[in-house]
Amino acid sequence: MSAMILVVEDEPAIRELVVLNLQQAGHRPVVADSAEQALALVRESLPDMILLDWMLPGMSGVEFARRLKADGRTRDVPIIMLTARGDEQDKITGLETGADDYITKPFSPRELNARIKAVLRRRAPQMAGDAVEVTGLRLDPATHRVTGNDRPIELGPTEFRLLHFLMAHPERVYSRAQLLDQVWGNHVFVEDRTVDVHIRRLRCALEATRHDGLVQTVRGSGYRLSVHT
Amino acid sequence: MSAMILVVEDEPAIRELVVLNLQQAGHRPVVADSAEQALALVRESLPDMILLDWMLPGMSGVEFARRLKADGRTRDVPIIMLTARGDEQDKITGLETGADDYITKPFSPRELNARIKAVLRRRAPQMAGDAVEVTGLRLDPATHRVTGNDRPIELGPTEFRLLHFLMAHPERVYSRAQLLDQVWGNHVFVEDRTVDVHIRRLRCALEATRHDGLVQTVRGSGYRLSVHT
DNA sequence: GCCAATATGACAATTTGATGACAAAAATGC
DNA sequence: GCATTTTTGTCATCAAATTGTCATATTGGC
Repeated sequence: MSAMILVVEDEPAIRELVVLNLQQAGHRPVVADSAEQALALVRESLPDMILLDWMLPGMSGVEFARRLKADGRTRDVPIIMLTARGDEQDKITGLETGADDYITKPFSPRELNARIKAVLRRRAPQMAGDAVEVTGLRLDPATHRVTGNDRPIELGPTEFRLLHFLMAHPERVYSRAQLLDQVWGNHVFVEDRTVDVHIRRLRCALEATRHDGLVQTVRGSGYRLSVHT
Repeated sequence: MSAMILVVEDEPAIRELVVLNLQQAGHRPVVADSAEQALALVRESLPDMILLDWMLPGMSGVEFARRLKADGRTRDVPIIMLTARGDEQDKITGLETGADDYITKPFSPRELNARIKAVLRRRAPQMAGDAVEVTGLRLDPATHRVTGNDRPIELGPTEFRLLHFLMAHPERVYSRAQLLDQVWGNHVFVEDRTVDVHIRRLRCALEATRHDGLVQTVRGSGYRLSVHT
């Protein structure tokens, strides 16, 4: 949970509505009332998701989305578009442009939350708040608990986030730089080698239940969580 | 228990019926015979739930609900709509507008109570009025009493609400910010660290019956009530 | 064996939570 | 209304856990 979500919406009433709802759901909303302002914010720091009104004064939502999709840095940020009811053409254009989902106004908070969670699950599993399990190793973000074959495992905050990320994206190699971005945050200044140390601490903790083998070193590339040898 | 429930219904007979039933169940009913009057009442003070007749003279129930959902202050108030039997379109419109549940007239008092309780449980478990118990620690909202292994425990108002919330949502971690929102109210300006102090006071009180271990610190994340070590 | 990459253990700085004290504010009793 | 008692929020301080970095050992590939 706790995803940073950028809300681009010019109508103050709806904006506040959405913001309150997001906070309630445990996310961190950031607002912009125009595509221009949104672009500036995105340049500062990447959100985990964007809720985008399709009808905006100035630069339209379509154009804004197109720019995001054209930039490699922002290409992968999921977009949910907010459209007026029945505006079929918008939906088509939107999905073609690369939006991940759309919601027609007026929408219920429940529906909004459901779609956000669905998109997060697809695009950024570690933010969806679901428990993950791999061969007896289980991590539950809601209770903040880790167990190996049902025996509790103690982890420091960083090791917890690191394991969470790796378990949410198993079988894939991540460079130290990528891990720093994903687990530490994309604006910190930390040595690459620091990742090694935390990997070691993580392995240490997992050793108790023989799950340390899951965290594998890929020489020259980085680390990977894998069930295979 | 003791939720303040706004009943919006133009037919006096049904209104009285519902009111009596609500009182019987321990709630505090407030009545309005039109959406306009209801809006005025809501402006005064927020009810915990609204029972809304879908067929109203003047402003319709749909429109009334829509307005409530459009205002951040009233957005989260659960709505149960009362519809005539078989009016399927109403149900659909109603649920889309954000109603939490519906009941078709005529309904039995039992059914009404059941649905009210269900919605309260879903939306604000600590308002449902059920006593909660965890390993000998018992909190009863109805009598406003806390006991540990049947020995009475004294708590200040804030500690009571805090424990109530935690017991209503066991095993889950809540950040200090979330606890402030849920226990203090989402509009107060209080230091995050204040939560620490109240947690400590709560633990102090629970110490007498060895239940202080239930309130656990999750370093870097927040607090949790859990039966596990 | 050599080289580069990674693992490891130790360490100091920083962060985080616990605790006791205190004054303001609210509730209560008279 | 006024005095007394509770409750509340904040702070300063202490103890403990976490974190990033480094120096050094180990490993794997060639």
